[in-house]
Amino acid sequence: MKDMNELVEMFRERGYRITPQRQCVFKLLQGNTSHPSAESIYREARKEMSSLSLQTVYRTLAELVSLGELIPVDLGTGTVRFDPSVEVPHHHLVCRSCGKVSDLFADLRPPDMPEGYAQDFEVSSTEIVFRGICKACMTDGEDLGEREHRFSSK
Amino acid sequence: MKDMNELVEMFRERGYRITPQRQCVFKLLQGNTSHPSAESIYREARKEMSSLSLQTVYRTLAELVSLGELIPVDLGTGTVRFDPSVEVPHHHLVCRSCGKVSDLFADLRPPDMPEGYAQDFEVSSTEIVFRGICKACMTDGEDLGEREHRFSSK
DNA sequence: TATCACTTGAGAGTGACTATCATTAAGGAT
DNA sequence: ATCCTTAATGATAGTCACTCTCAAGTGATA
Repeated sequence: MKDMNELVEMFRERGYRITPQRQCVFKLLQGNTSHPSAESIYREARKEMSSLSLQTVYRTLAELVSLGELIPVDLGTGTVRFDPSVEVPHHHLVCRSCGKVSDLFADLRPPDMPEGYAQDFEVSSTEIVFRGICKACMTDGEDLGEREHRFSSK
Repeated sequence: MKDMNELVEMFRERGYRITPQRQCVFKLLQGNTSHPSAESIYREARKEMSSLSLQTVYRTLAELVSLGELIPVDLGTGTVRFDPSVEVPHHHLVCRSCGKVSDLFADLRPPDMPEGYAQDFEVSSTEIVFRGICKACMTDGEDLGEREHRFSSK
């Protein structure tokens, strides 16, 4: 994700207005590696700008996604999370217990699709998802974070 | 997923009762490779048993999941889908346009986690997800099926 | 500093589950 | 075959994560 000034510039170029709400959301995403959900960005943002609406957070995130500055990741944890690391390709670790998503920066070259399938499906991206238990949940038997919901397989 | 008789046997062993509703859901899942959602199982089941409730479908699916006879797959298409192919490990193709999920049966050995990460995360499964456009959506520009929702990355 | 289209926030709406509970019905006992 | 117990079901309401609509507010250009 671009830095603050570049984002502002980018928005201006497209005729989008620079509002305090947008800047507030931009700021919270800069260098954020926690894979926040819209809701968690909202909670943080309200500490500085109590009038901000959740709706505006969703809208701003969607704008950044459509500009390619944010990647939405939906890994079955119940909410879409947002990843500002768009520059470096990477993969994700998902904790089955608390739902936390972590990055795995490594050049795990994903396998190519076998020939037989390639004719019927045009691949645009390949993701490798590691599911398991994170360190925090291994040590505490107790879960603290947001949990994985519904039909989680374990 | 086990066959009809084995499922009935398995349920009886655990003291679960064999109801027409459960049998109806079992039958619709046998050999089903369409990765149905609870809703689509419900729609099919109602054709034979119009009194069946959606609630019972969800319950029966959850039972099968907890017995390991069904794998819930949540690939960000807006609904959890269910995969009765629990015996053969495989991966999934997800169409960004219509949301359809297809199986890819191939021994794509997923890469191991790099050493550095392995201490902080205990991996229980690794999935490879190929996202792109399915044949049907390539030919018709028009989409017919259920679409991918919300913050789909494209 | 006036204008106006873009933004915002409030409130209602939607879809996919999930909880609660009175009624119904498996299936072993009689 | 009928009774009885208790699990299972269906109806209804509730929750959560978004999504829509629209009147009111406000950047940015003139």
